[in-house]
Amino acid sequence: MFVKFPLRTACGLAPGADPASAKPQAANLLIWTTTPWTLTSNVGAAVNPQLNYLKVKHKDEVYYLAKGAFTVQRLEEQFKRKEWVEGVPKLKTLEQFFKEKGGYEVVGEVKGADMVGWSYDGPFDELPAQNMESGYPAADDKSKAGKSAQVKPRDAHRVIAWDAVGETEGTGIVHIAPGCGKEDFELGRQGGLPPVGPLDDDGVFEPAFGALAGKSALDDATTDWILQNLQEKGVLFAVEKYPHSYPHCWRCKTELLFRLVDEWYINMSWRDEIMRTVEATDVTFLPESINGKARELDWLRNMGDWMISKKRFWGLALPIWVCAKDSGHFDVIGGREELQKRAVAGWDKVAGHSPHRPWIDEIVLQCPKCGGNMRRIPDVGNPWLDAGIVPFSTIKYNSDRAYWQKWFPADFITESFPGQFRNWFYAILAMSAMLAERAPFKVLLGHGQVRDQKGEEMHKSKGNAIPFEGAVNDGFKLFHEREPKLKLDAQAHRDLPEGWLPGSLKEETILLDNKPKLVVSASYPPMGADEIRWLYCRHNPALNINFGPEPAEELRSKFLLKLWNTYAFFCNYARLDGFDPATPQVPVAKRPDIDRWILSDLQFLIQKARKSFEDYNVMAFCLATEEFVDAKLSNWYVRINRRRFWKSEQGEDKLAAYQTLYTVLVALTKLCAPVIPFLAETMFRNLRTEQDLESVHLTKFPVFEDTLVDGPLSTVMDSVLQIVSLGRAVRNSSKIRVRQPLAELKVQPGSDADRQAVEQFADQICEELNIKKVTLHDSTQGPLLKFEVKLNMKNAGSKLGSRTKAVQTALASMVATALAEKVQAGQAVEIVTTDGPLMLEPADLIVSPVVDQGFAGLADRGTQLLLDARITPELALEGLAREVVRHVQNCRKEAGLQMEDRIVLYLGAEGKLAEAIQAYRDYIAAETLGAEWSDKPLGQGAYRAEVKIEGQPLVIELKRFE
RNA sequence: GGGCGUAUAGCUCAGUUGGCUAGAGCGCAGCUCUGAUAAAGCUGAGGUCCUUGGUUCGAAUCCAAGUACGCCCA
Repeated sequence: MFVKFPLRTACGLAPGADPASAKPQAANLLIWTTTPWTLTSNVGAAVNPQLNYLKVKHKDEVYYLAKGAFTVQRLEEQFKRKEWVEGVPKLKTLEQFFKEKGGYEVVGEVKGADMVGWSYDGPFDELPAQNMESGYPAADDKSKAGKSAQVKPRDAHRVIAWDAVGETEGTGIVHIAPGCGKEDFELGRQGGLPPVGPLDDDGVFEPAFGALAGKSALDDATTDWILQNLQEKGVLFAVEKYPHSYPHCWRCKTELLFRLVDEWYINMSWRDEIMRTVEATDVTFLPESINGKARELDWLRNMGDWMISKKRFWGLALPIWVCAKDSGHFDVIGGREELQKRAVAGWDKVAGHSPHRPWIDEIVLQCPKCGGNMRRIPDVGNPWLDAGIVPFSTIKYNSDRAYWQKWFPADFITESFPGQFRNWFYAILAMSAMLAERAPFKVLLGHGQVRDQKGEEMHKSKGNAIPFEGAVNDGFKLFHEREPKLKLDAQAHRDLPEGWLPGSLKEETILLDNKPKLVVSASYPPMGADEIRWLYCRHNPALNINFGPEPAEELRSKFLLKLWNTYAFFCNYARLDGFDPATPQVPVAKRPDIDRWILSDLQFLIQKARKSFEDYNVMAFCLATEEFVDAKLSNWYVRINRRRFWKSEQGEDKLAAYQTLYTVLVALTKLCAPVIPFLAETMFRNLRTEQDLESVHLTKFPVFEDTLVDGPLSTVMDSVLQIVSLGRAVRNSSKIRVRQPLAELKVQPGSDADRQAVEQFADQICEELNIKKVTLHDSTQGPLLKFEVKLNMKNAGSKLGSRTKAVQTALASMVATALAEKVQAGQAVEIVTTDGPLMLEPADLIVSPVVDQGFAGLADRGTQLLLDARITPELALEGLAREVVRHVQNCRKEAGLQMEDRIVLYLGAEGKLAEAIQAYRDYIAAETLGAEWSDKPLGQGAYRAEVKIEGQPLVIELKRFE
């Protein structure tokens, strides 16, 4: 709405004219507002001193408004972009209003700066509130004395300067109500405008507002009344619908109203003392990367006094009693006993209750200064008061100082950091600086926040929030707004995390903010406390964490299940073999290299774990442990050693394997216990001997044992892993399945460790790659592989264009080996073509080994591999035998046999297959636990299957050997 | 406007005191294994380590400026 503020003198109408003789009511400021109720409390009008203002003559009056505002198309962009409220017409220009009302004439122009100081008649000057000294509510409170201008609001009405006033919104003259807005209040303070606060606790006009008293500011009828009233007074210029944003309660969504209220503060002029406690050398803020100490110091340096009151009912009742006779008399009560002693009435109302509202408000004290009755202020305390006193309230500061001394300061505290540098961290530091003159902690770890798995904030109404109880125990439900055009399934896969329970996916209508909403929803199983702990711990605390079913599933498969499966593998065989952890240890020196290797790497993990935990860097521990369990223990040690556990004969080698794996597993339960206490405990209790402590949480954390470390062995094993990986790549390129044994792999080592690896771990390499032997290439006889170099058309094609042919010709004539070496070293090479020289980057070229028919080659850095992939008749037979074994194993499983069951086996085949079975009879029997061969079908009661191996039929019959 | 950060593969992120041709998971492509089996594994493609300048024998890493984003303050 647009409202006229009539100027009290004819300022500016005729410069130099005698104000007294000028015709009153002839000139107006034109102001604009979206909140009519605030006009009751208008005290000033702000202009931008830099802007030019027009004097627009309309009918018999003159209107002042900003030049730019006169013709500007307001909110044009938003209208074009369709960011608009339905039913609101396009906005008119101010000029249009004047035209429609009967035309206008621009009669002059004045600088904003020259308008400052003009006084005007406010729209509600008749209200009692506008006529009270120092504004409203009345300044009877001495604590307020001197803070507000000592004039009546209606006498203070004038134009003030404000740089923030613009001319794209409104009229370029802003109505200022210091009791109705934050900026207004500040401007009022600076400009000597007393505030008028019109609303009570319920948003209803106070008694001093005449006919408005008792009306709610949020009621449309109130707005109508105001419009009507202004119309009658002749100051309403125009009304329009105007789309704008307005603050709402984040929780209940109702509109918010600005109110001017008194609050209680703690004087913080002693901030330096708090800063000193933060700067102390034994106070650490983690993680280092967010520089919490600097952030906290920045806050302390710039903070104002501490506002501790809150206009609520529930909460810490502030122990401040104020005298009814003189509000300058107040007391802060130090404790329950003092309160009881001072109470002259109402103590009996508190008896049997906590010291909270409403009971404590009954207590009346006597003012020691004037004898008047003192009552508690209605405010409750800021919650950070409670939270800040924790280092004292929870450890008996008041009742047992020696006990408190023992526990204070805390070694470690942690809390999410966004916001906390000025909340909890600040509150505990302030309290503790005052009471103990030091920080209440030695280490503070601030961490990011939990987001959903896409990184978006969790909101119940958005459907992506996961409640703690749901994640840990009960399971939970997620939903997303339904898009009916999409198929249910397609939308779910797009909008909901994978992993929902079968059958739980559905379309349903739920109530959100009491409105029905169509959503797609699904239920998820719980993750469990340990999994959540590990997820959080493995994450960089400086960053927000993306949390949800998919990251949880990922962790399960990459770590938790691997750890559990390794443990289960051990338990299965240890039980069958009757392994006793108390059996005397095979000396480590007498154990195979692979055992000494895993024990050595375990020491490195223990070292890392101790360092990480000491540094509060739990993430480093978790990542190192995942790497150890996955890459070293599960995927290499167990994998490569399975046969040692399977084999039937007992002996030192088997015992060594059990003891080694047992040692590693027990150590792991202890290492992981702080992060996954339940899983670790379950494993430990099953692994422990009678002599061991009952719980993993009672045991000592593992100690790094220097004597078990073998650094060179670890280096060599890294090479073994690398060679096996390359070997798999070279087998892959030969397109021959791993089950088919091959004759030989030649290795040209790229380092001493490579050479050592081949010599020391040939068996493991052969076993992993299913080859008969692995040999070292003698490099004195020249390189193992020859190479060819071709253009990488994907990269070089567009670059070279028409020169491509010439370059190809030039390449063909160059010495491939020399070229390959350079490219493999990552250097650019010069190519001389018939058109002249040019440089090619390594990415422009493809280097590939040239090998004879039946061979496969591969080069990586300095290491070269050549695989003899020719399948001899003997190898072919062995390959067939392995196929047979695989099918028999499948049958065992299908037949429901136990792992340790021995079988009677019949195999029916012809030709090559029969030959292979004959040749590898013992091998097949050993692999499949065959106790007895049968020459003819077993008949009834046996498990039977017919399969084909390389096109040849095979009949398998087997039954349990009794 | 000020303080503190962050920027690495399509996505989410590791990367130690500066050190070989920068890694993982997911996703994608192609496979393998079947005595950990309601599992597991491999190979491949995919990178201007935000930009520019500097220090250095050597920079994702240290310094400076800039750009973008985040939190906080005014």
